[in-house]
Amino acid sequence: MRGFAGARMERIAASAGVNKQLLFYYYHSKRGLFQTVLKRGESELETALAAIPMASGSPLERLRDVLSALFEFLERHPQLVALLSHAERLDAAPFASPVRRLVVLLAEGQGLGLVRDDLDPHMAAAQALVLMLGYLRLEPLIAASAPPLGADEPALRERWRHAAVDLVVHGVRAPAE
Amino acid sequence: MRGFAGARMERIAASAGVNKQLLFYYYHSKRGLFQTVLKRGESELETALAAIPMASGSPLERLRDVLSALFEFLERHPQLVALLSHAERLDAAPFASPVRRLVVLLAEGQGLGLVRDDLDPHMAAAQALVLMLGYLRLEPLIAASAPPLGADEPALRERWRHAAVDLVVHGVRAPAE
DNA sequence: GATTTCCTCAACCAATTGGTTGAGGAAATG
DNA sequence: CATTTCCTCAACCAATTGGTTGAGGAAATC
Repeated sequence: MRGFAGARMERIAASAGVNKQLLFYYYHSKRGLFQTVLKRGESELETALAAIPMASGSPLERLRDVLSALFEFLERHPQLVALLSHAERLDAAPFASPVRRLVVLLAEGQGLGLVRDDLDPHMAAAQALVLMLGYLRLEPLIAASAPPLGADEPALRERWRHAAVDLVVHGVRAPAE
Repeated sequence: MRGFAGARMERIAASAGVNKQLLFYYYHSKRGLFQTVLKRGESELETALAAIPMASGSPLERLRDVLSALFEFLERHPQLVALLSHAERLDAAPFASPVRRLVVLLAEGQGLGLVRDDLDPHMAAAQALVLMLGYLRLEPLIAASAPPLGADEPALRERWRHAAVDLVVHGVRAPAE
């Protein structure tokens, strides 16, 4: 909304319980502060995502688990997602590892004939991520589009997660013959 | 990136081939200019989306067509999407009509047994939209996550559209018995 | 040809804001 | 107790920028 130029050093300082000069003392400039914060946010996100536990079971079951864990993590760190996506820094770096895991799972599923052969694992993995990320970025739109549940936000998130995981799993699954 | 506060009236004027004073003459203030532009963008998007042609065929075929048309439209108007989503104005208004159409198609498909019964049409419709919108917002991430195709952007979009439509159609389809 | 409409040029103003400077307090640390 | 480290307070500055004013040119309209 307000962007970098709209951010006020004094407001940041006040909100941090310190004074403006301290920010300049530590970060030298507004840009310096933001670069530091973004860098920290990126690595925070990256390590947390790398820590999503390895699931067990068939590739499709593990796909379920990874997707659920991914969504739950993003859900628990909305500021991080907002910060990084607002900064247009949502490049490969922070999400590379979970996407790679999804790609591997999908390819493995293809090898076992569980996943459609005409599917590009890279595309599907990126789309799964978009589905998870999309909720946080477009919540108002979603709430307005969905039934009266609009107000009950936590339940809506649950439903979104569930439906998104289902959509992906059904969407990649090889059709029964 | 730079946000409202980062926008410069003189830069806007220069880029429009006029001078600063003219902007103030017509829009009275910076806020006024932005409100006008946003309002115009919203209605532009809305009417264009409402004009997506009614397809024919089975609900799933029509779903394909509507999704493709939706993505192609969004693709052709990236500035609009960027503007509205940057302004956090992506609420119900502009996207209500296409989402509603998707909901109707999905419900119809459920009635015919073509679409999974355990699926909430509202959720699935919103998720389909997110999948289409997501590309434009997350292109760098996607390009970086996908195979060497990263550089060849138009082809990547084609592939994304195709894969996304496939994912949705397969994802909502009732499993063959 | 007169007038209205639309637009430009140039100069200007007040407020905001990133960033600085320097003196000094408080709490560790030695 | 002395000193270093960390932080605050207060005042200040230069640059930017939204917004204004007023005189005037050019083209349409009458």
